[in-house]
Amino acid sequence: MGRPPCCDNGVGVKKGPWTPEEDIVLVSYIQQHGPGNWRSVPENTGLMRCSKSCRLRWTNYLRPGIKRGNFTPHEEGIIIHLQALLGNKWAAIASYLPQRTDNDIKNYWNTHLKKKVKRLQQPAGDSFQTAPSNAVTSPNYYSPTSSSHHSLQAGVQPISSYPNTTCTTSAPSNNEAGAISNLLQTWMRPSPAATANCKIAMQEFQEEQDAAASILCKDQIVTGDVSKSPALEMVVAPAMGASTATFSLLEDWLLDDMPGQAMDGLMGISAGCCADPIMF
DNA sequence: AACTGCCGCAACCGCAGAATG
DNA sequence: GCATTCTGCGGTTGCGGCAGT
Repeated sequence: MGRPPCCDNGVGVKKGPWTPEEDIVLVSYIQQHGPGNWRSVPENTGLMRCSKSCRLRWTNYLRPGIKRGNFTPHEEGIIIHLQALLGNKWAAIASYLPQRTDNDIKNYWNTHLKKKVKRLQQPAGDSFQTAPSNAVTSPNYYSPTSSSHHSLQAGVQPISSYPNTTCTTSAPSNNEAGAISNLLQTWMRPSPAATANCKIAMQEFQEEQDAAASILCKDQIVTGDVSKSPALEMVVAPAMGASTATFSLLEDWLLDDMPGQAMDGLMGISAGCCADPIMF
């Protein structure tokens, strides 16, 4: 299981903050080859960074569509709700927040929200409906380790996996930033090939949907594992008629200031629409 | 102005699952 | 089935900036 750290044996592997020059090299390479195959990135670019560092830099900082800076109260609410529901599953939480990375959310939670929630919980005790101390044992409360959150994932369309049309990378705030931004915009412009791929994906999805409709994509709905089918992943939320109600209720719940009310609705639905029992 | 402590964020580390041969 | 490699995730660390003294 696992493997030794990729950077341990690397002699001369650079660590620490990335320079704008390195960013440009990395973005240029990804622009040409696309993200992935990270092992080959330092080899082919000459970057004195380990593959992991390259991937992290891309996913947490350079990737198009990443929004930086202040979290809105709206986003805060979503994070608080989802953290209470999912626990420290930052990647899962990030999938519901457009333009935010899991690292960003994790940092924001650790530095701001955790204290905030604590503070709000202590005086009044019920300002936020966070997980009670007996959440794990309570049969009526979601357990992060149970499979129920997967149905949530299936119902709500993860957004962060999609290329976005905005690039708000703030730093490096100099000429290099502009160069990086230009590179990214060029990369994001849909090419004919990308359009064709999209069409194929949509067609693929249609076929999958037809097949899946009969069995209601049982496994994928329950487990939320739509990632193996990019086409399905693209449009899974609107496609899942059975979970449409769940989706809207989840939206209500996530965006509502009164989470408890919509949660009641969710509990009701959970028993009816999903193939497997939900353990709220 | 100099020092100190705190805070926020980017990056690193180690583990684990998935993929591949 | 096993070993190896790749990728993703969550926890933690280290550094720079800022506020307070």
